[in-house]
Amino acid sequence: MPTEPLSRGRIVAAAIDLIEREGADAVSMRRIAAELGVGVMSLYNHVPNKDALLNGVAEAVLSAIEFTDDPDAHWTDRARTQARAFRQIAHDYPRSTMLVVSRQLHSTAGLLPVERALATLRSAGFDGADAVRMLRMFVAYIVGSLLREVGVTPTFAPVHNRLVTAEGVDAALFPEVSSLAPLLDQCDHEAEFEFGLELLIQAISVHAARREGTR
Amino acid sequence: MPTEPLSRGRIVAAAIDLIEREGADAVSMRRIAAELGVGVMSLYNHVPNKDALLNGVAEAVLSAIEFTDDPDAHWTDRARTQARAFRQIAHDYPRSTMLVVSRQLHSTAGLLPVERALATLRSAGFDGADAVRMLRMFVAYIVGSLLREVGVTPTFAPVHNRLVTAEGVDAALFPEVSSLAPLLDQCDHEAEFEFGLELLIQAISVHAARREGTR
DNA sequence: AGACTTGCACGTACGCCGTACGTGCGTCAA
DNA sequence: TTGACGCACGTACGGCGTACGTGCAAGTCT
Repeated sequence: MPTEPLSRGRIVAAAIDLIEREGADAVSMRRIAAELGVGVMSLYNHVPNKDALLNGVAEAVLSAIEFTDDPDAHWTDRARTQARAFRQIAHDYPRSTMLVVSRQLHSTAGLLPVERALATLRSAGFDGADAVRMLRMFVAYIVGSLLREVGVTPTFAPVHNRLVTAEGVDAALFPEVSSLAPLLDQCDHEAEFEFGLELLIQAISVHAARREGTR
Repeated sequence: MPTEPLSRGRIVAAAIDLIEREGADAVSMRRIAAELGVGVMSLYNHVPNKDALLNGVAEAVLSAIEFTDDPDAHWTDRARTQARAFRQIAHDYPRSTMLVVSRQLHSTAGLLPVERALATLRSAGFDGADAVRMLRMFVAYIVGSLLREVGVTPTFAPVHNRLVTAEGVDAALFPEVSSLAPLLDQCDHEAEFEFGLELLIQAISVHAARREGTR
């Protein structure tokens, strides 16, 4: 059996697989090579170094997301669709999400979502400067939300291991936290995301309307 | 000269110093020990392992932030003050910021800002569930903003190394990106942060007002 | 005072890591 | 046929986190 020849694509795919199965910490050149049944140094014939490989992973994940966009829809719906497409990353590649958001990709894969978002915001009537501002705000919110969802950033579970409410200490120092503990340690990520998304869209709608009015 | 005895505090301080001087990648137990002029294994008499040490760094940075809070001020001002205090981290400890936001701290240092934020939101009239929602939205926005500011997440500089606008390729594929390039690769972090912050506060103000009205 | 415990600095060693470098084999061009 | 080239691979180096053992100083108990 002529085992399929090694290639950048196969290496990246193996890396993604490994990350999703065992987490980003499990990724090492040796481990990936073993996964593919090849020698470690063979990888370097297709990838210059580990960092470039991880960029490849980020690009591949980003490219796998379907950024459908209907230019005729109302801009609010386009914004919702694009934001949700991005959030899809957290669902489909949860353990790779951190990698995707923390590497700036100057490639086509990285620029395409930016292009789409800017086009949408321009269609909403924002001038260039405002479109960029809005984009940055959305991105900040989305990135922050994804990191919470994949567990990088806290959901705010105030140590649900006993004694937090049992001991009086905590309740005295942190009355709000301890009384809201049940709400804090459960989190419907989709609902939270949608809630903030709607709030943002509504907020910039009125921003747009006021701008329109004073013109 | 009786060199000051080793302690958890001195180790954490040395780690923070090292991170801010040379970046998070430069941090190793060996490096920190060298910085302190002690043997590597001596560190383990005061810190169980590297992970715990990094948690200590996150806690220390968080504790260094002054979360002043005037309970009598209008809740919108309190929210602004608290958000800005958090952003201060990106100014004072830029290279440690990622560490702070990516580790959930169940200690006093970690819970205090949460407690303050919840108290503020409750004072704005939100019930528990809404306060938690609002908190999560703010945190997502703030975390996303800080990561952009410290360069973890992209500002969206579309490769200002030549050819992006010189070659026709890019301009054809990404008309918005290339035409807005000058705006995309400069970013006044403070202005951007304040812009989004005001938008959020305004948005949840109307949210609160509507809730009040329908009661 | 002497014996004993305890705390802490430190050296050595093991198994990981990324990757520089050299070697050998298969294929294709001249 | 011969040469060059692409690519898989082994070896080796320096750095990492940390388990483990050793030795010394200070404190405690009899």
